[in-house]
Amino acid sequence: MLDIQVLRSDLAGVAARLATRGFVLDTVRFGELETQRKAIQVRTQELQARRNSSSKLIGQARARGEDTTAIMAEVAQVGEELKQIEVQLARLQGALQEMLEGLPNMPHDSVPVGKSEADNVEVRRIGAVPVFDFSVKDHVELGEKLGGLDFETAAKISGARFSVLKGGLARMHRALAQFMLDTHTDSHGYTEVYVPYLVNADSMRGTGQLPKFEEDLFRVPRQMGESGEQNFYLIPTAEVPVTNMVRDEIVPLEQLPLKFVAHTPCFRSEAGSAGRDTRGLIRQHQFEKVELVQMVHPDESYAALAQLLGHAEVILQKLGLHYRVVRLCTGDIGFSSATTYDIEVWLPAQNTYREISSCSNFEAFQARRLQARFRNAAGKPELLHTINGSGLAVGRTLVAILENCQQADGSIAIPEVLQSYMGGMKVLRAGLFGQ
RNA sequence: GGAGAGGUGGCAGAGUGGUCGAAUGUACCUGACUCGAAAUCAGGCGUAGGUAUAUGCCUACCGUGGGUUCGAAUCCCACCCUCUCCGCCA
Repeated sequence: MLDIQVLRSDLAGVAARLATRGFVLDTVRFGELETQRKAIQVRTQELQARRNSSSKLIGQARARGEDTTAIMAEVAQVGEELKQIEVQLARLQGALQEMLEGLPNMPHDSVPVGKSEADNVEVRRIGAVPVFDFSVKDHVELGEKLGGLDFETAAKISGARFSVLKGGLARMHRALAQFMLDTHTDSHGYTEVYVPYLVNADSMRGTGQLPKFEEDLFRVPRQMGESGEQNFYLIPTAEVPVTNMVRDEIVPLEQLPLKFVAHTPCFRSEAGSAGRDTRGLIRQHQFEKVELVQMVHPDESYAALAQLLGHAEVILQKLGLHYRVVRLCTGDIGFSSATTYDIEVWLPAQNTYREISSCSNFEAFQARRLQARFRNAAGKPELLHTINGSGLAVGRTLVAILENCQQADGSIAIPEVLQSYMGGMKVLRAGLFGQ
């Protein structure tokens, strides 16, 4: 959520910056709502002040044993008007809030201006495109031939966009998550957390998934009390529960930065992506991800983002996978983000780079919704900056290993750093399951 | 699932219809004392918003949402959460 003070003081400036990301801010409507709000709020507060002082007078007069019918009649009238005007005020503030919650974050000044993915800027390439002296297979063919990847059974159990992993592949999937967690906790200073996968609407609102992106989520209805219904939502990323740990908190300055890593499943409805990436593990309703989340001092957030990006890159480097880092342009960054770097891993069968991590600085955008603050040097509460990134998406990393580490006979050379997590196994072959 | 207790400022903890935005303690800040510190003493110290610049004035906030009332932290209703005991359970 943007700071309404900034909209009030520099509406044109905000509109101009949002325009770079293709968002049209309705400045006329905002201006109208603000003018009305101002008038109604001033009137409301006047009436409230009158009611308060008159009520005090009644109390004092009663204490002296005087008659209060005249003044009570007058206050009753004030009360009548208040009742009506308060409804108006609530409606106006609701409309403003709704408008505010619908505004995306302002891109940082350094973000390249562009319309779409095509305008993203490549920052660096690490490693080299692997060369094969045989024709490469894609991960689906490799996985199925190994006997470890089964989409038909998954479709029977659940439907499209689910998968069943078996044997060595299932184990490698688990090994990857363990390896990532260990690296981030042992070498990068993150605290591992285990968090709920079902969260309430407040948490989804806090990180920006609600109210705008409800169709992307799986909602789990839940009966509360006699008649009330309150929803749970399946998390689309660990960012949601982990970032919400600091909702409504004031973190002591000396505890910053907070650095958390969580391995969780992620659930996405993929509404609107029908037909995209239907083959294989790339786009699933349920997938695993190791997520890095930091809550930092505003002065430190861009340095912290650079570090976090590096932490994610280390995983690919240790696995020996070729990748590139891309800076998303204004037209491609996510709703809540001020700056985003994507890490894209090389997939030989697709002959292209595919996103495997997305690292963003949200500045105070999430913190403002969350009321996530720290006590600054002056002792005053101040909004934190939140940053996060995948470190990495486990399923897509598995895809990358299958395709990049494949051998002519269809076996997979297991990256050295994973071997200890797989009982010393060096090669994944058909028929070796149960190991 | 059953029974009970409770949710108030950073923390602890008073407060059952009017001068309560809230006692008191503690933490924190400033000053005095001191070579310095501790102790002691004095003062200050919530958040958000409005107005617009006035060391000003005003509003809202005592788990959440409704209600009663001229007036609600306080009374009524619903819900949420925490704790204790019993039952069930991985």
